[in-house]
Amino acid sequence: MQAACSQCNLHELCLPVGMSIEEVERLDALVGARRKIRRQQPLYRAGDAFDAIYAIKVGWFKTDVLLEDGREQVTGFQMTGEMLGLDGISTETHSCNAIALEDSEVCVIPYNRLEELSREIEGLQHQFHKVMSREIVRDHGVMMLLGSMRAEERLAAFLLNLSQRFNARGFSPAEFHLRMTRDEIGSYLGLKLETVSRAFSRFQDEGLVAVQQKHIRIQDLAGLRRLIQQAGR
Amino acid sequence: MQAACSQCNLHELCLPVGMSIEEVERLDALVGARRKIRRQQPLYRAGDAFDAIYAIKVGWFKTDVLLEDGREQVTGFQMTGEMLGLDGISTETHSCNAIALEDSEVCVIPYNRLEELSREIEGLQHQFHKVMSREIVRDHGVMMLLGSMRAEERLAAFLLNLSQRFNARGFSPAEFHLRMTRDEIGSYLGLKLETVSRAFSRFQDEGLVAVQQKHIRIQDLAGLRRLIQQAGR
DNA sequence: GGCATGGTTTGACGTGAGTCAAACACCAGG
DNA sequence: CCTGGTGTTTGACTCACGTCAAACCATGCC
Repeated sequence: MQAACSQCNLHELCLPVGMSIEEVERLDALVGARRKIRRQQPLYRAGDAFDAIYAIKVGWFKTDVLLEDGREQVTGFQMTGEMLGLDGISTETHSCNAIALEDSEVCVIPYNRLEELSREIEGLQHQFHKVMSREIVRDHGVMMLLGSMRAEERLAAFLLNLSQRFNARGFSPAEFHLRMTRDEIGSYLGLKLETVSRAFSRFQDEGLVAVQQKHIRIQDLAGLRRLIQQAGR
Repeated sequence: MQAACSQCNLHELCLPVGMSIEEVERLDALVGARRKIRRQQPLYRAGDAFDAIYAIKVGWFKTDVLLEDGREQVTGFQMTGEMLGLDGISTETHSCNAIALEDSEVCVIPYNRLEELSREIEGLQHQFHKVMSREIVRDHGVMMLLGSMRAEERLAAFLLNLSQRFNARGFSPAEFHLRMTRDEIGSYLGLKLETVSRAFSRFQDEGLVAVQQKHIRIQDLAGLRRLIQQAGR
């Protein structure tokens, strides 16, 4: 199963942003194969040797870090068009686990060949740097969440973030399915699953969001936004 | 005041890692000038146009993100040999503030020229990618801190991290001066300054650390490490 | 169709960290 | 040497979120 960026409808989000047609065709040659990952299976694990980064073609992943005593911290949820594996560049070993939240498919981008090609194609180099920088900025946002916001603010920010990402992919920004459990959301937001559940119930009561298990319908986007602006602890 | 990587004793930490002497000399030409920043002054602010990244030659910085309502989240403390400004690449606008914690000096690395040169020098490209990736991995560690650890564990991890970074620069890993206030530490760790202060006092009582204002002497490194391994909330 | 199973919701209660407030320590400047 | 300002410590009290436990609800398998 051969990947082909030039045929892929994720142009606008993925690595080929800003590249010419000819350049994207050179990228095709580089992006070796696609790989299918079944739900709950790892794409890579902390400690694995690093040799490629991955672009999500279909599906959802979570990345997490485990402490020796078993505590898990989910560091991100990744969807179509987003990149995985950047953590491995620094030490040539992956530092987190990437687990599929549903049956998924990724494009495998051998890292040394990516470096090679991005020395030749300015647009590729630039876009790759942007992707890494975007990840850093995203992480700072999560720190803000974890360090300075209260439980309901965190959940509101989380929902707004998902909404915006669905929207960018042409899906409804107001209605979507969560692929992760309350526990995983809690881990990401630094909360217990019960607190996440209670916050959902509260949003429901206040008419901000209609929640039915994993199905979410945002009813008052502005209300959610307002929730975040207010002073916290 | 001209920078010169080839004369600089930060070889081992900074961008020139892994480059040949000739290559480092080419880097000299690129790294324009040094810039002095006085204590409490910004190197850049959120919203500033991005056109360069910075390597810290001497001094200390903090980076922070501000919410509209005035809440501050410190996203990092940077010391000699570390890089600032990577957040700006993604949108060509800085997304956080970088403030000097003491009178400091940075090397200014014009970004477009860095991209240019790193297309020519493989070692520079690779090292630059590593620096960005390392930042991502660091951020994941902070998320772990903020999301899954208790107050004392956070402070212990913070001290151990400083210790290790001082050590890497040839300073004592056991005795050092903090450049930041309790409030700034608290913001970074997602705690209030009072909580930070109490945790310091507790460490002192338990003989883990001798604290005298900003002067820190770590007396029981293993004890601090042990503190982190234990199950949290 | 019934019955595990894994995930979710809700309630009652406990606690770690936040809040508020006062006292204290360390400079820097006059 | 005193004085004002900024940062730190400590105590008493509060509260948001965690913990524990029970009930509930979808889903898939026998």
